[in-house]
Amino acid sequence: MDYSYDSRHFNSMQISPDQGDPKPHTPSQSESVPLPMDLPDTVPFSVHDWARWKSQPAFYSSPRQYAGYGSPRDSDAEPRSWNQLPQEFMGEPTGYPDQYRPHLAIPMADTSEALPSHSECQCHPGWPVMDSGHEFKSQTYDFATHLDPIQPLQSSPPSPLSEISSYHSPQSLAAASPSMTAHSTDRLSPRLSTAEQKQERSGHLPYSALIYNALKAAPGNKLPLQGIYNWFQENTDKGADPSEKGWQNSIRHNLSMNAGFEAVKEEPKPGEKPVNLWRLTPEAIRKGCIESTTRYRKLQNQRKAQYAANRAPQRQSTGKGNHTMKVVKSRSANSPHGERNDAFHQQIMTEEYGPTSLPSMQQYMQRPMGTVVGCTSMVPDTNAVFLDPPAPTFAMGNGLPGWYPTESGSNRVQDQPEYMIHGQYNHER
DNA sequence: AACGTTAAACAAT
DNA sequence: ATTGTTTAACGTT
Repeated sequence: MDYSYDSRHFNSMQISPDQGDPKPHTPSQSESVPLPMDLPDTVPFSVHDWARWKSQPAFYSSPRQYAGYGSPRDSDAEPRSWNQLPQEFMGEPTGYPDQYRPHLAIPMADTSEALPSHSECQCHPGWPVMDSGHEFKSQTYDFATHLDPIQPLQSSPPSPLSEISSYHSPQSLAAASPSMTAHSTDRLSPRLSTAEQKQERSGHLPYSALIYNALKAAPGNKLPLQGIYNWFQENTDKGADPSEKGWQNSIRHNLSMNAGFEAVKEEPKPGEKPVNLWRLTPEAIRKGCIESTTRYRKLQNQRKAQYAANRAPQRQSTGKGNHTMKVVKSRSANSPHGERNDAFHQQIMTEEYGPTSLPSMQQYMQRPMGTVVGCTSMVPDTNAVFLDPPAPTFAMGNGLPGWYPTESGSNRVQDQPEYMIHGQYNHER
């Protein structure tokens, strides 16, 4: 069984007679942007990749080289949540640059990234890993600036919104790169329903890995929250029930809690409403992996031993709601973020972030996990900050196994949990 | 014990 | 209402 998001998979999805895609794709002119012909056969990130990534480091590249998947069925007539984005985010329908035209930008951007360069993944020394095509210079980084030039649209598409919604679809890939269909060998059974395929492809990956996939495939490795939602709806079995909002909550939770993701504000035009995007940090891109979202508990446990005592509660119940009793459990002593009161971090806040209109604590807590690496200010036009932890106080990890590489790289564990290998993780209850 | 998920409180917009 | 942050709790491994 193979869960790969595979270009061949998408190609065969397109050509399979039982695919049941109700809206056959009609390649638009804009999709005829030439693609490099040497796309690896298997590029994206999958459950199986995770397993192999752990078990066969010698000849498997880290899951950073995923290009070639996005919305498997979004087509021209089916704009989804992208069209909820403000126009300034989507860009002028006929103008450019528009870094959010994924079908134009992604294949080239990520393909170039997929070219081997024989570097090593920091998470897994010795393992071949593809260098990021992105450069992070002078403490600033803007993935979009490293994308290949975006060509203006040659003619009006059926709908400008469809340009967005056809987000890097496999159809567009196939249309743009016919050679990719030459040796189509679907690694997913075509007998599976679309929902089943989604489930197989992503159902066993944790949220953080799925978000990583979504962002990794996105132009500039960034998406608005709605775009992430949309990706989940298109590529996972989550969100099948539109009335169910828990998965969205989980996504937001993961975005907030995982240091591999960071929020960035973009202001397309002066004076207009800024757009919040979620982006992979350079660290995450460079390593091609995402650390455990719940690793803050490590810090929590560490600090339990260090700081036994009395800190003021950071949040108390206001008395609203039905579960006011849930709160008060003296968690201040166990707070994973006690270090924010340290002088060192006070310094960071004042010197690096500086005064802003946003609450400084909220800004700082954007990366609450101690190690501030690859953070960028929420304030536009402000240089990003890259700090290394100066003291073991901020070291991540506790030496215990985990399937995510650790940020420091010193605690990496090559074991693959059974539930990741066999997809047995079951959180139903 | 660590992890991923889910629910929820809460704040900001 | 949406977005983002944080904590708590639960089930699984």
